[in-house]
Amino acid sequence: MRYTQYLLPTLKETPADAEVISHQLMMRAGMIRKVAAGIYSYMPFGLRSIRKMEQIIREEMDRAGAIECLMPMANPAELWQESGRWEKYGKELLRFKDRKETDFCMGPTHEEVITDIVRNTVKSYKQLPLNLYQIQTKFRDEIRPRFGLMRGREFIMKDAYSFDLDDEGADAAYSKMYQAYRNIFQRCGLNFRAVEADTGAIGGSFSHEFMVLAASGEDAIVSCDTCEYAANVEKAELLYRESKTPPATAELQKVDTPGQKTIEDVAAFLKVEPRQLVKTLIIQTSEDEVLAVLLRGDRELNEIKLTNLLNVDWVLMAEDDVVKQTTGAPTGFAGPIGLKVRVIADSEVQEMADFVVGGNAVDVHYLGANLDRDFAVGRFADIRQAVGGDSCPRCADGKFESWRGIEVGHVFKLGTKYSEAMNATVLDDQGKARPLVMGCYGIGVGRTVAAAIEQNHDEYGMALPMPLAPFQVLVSMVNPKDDAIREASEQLYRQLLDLGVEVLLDDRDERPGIKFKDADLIGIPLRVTVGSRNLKEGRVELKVRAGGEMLLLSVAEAAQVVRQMVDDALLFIVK
RNA sequence: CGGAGCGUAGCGCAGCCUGGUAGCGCACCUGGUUUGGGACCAGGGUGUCGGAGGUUCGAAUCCUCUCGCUCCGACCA
Repeated sequence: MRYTQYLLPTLKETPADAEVISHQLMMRAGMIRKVAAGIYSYMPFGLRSIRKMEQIIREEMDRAGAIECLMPMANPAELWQESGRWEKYGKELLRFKDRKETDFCMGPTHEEVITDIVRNTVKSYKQLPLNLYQIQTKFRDEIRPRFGLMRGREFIMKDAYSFDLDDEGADAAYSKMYQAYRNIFQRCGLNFRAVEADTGAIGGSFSHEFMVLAASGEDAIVSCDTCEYAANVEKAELLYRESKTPPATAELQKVDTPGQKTIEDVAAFLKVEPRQLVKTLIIQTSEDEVLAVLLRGDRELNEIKLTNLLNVDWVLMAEDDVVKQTTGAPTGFAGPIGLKVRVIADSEVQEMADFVVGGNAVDVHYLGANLDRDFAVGRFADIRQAVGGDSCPRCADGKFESWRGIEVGHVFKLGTKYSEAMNATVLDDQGKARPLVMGCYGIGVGRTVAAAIEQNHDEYGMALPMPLAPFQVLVSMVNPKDDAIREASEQLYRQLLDLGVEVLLDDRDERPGIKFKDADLIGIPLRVTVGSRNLKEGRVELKVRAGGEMLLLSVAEAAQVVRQMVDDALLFIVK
């Protein structure tokens, strides 16, 4: 491709509304343009990366035995009413009517449509296992789209659905997908973790999220430094240590703590560490219960763990007036001593003695509080948020490391939720109808490309890994008005095309500075510079965008060397 | 949806408080010089000042309503 015949509108300045690096760089490098909130056009240069991502997905899905199909964006309400999600999905589901006033929605995911297809076409266990996938544009009317392609309303997603006769089959399908996902993200050259995830509202049996590690990630994850265990902090289990409470050595002592409400305030005021405090959170549940939750002062409550423990729909921090009613004091002074409500403590609290707690009265705390002697705890459980440094629950001496992650993929064992709701059954070898056991598997295509940029950039621009880069090599003719330069560049360009290398020839009549700045910005992995400085000796300069290595090559050998380097870069990542 | 903020040229912004000719930088077009890290000279045009209503002799500026967008919280690929 010749630059002068291409559309690659680079921006010198960062658009004001782009917050994260990938969004900024994709805008500046002319990969995407915004059409409306969370809705983008893929410009030619960006689309090339998207297509490469799709192709990698396609190859690995096919290799794992999945079959590609394509379902419609417009879904009839009928199917969604059948699964019950027409009512449940909420405003994220973009609904509309056709000219006959029939209800439709834009598909945010396709369990309904695929289940409908399968129930109508698959009748026998002999047709199983089956795994169908598509790469398609989804629409979710997100409350708050942001970060460019990272969280759009309209976005390209690969979604796959597996159908099996029984749980064992479904588990096998799941692990195939798990492995396919590992291959996909590995081939993209991404640094990622597959983490155990909460199954949330869908309620399936298990689930993994694939997280690309990046500082801008919206999810917090932990991974063991010794074994394979990794999990979203929402889910991360903590080692339950059966431990004896140490003996009390201090007297319970009431102290004035005027105006000291937060853990930090109280700790500083009393000249103790936050870990010597026990904080008391007053919690309300969906079952209308009010209870107290105890955590070591420096720890955070994991609301999902608590929700699961209590087997309720939701929990939340109590409103100020409920706190006042329960403890007799305004928020900030709650403590377990003398409380009338149920008390649940994080297991870690069991190991504490002589700690500080709130006094259930304005400006009052207790020093030297102790379990049993001063108050009773109904139950100890793992209810706190995992953090870096915590012990791994799966191996003897591993410790957690903490990361920020971007969720690029999710594999989910669905079970029979949809097949039962929509009556999708097959006959087994006994001639008996059995509901299909399903799994679903998603990858955010644009989000993965964005995540790759988050992970591969520097102050000058992006440096996408070879497998995702829009072009493999940029040939930059420093001065197109110089005949020798032009001829050498054209020759090299043709040779590269003949060798099947994806090459962009910068044949613009621009000053070298502009060409080099643009080259760094758009970050094509290899750059060949043809300029008078080296051409005098019959040489061109080959520069690697990501590492910065540079070598001088003769004009004659350059194309072959580039071909080889491209192959190496693609192979290295496949391993 | 709750809170905060922004809409002025393709992009980045000033002007608004205190009403009176719509501006700056970049980009763009023409000509010339220049050609290894975002050049220089000369010339050029670019706008429903987000929209609607109101106040006023006069509104980008003041008032009301509206639409759009961005950021912070609960959802998710």
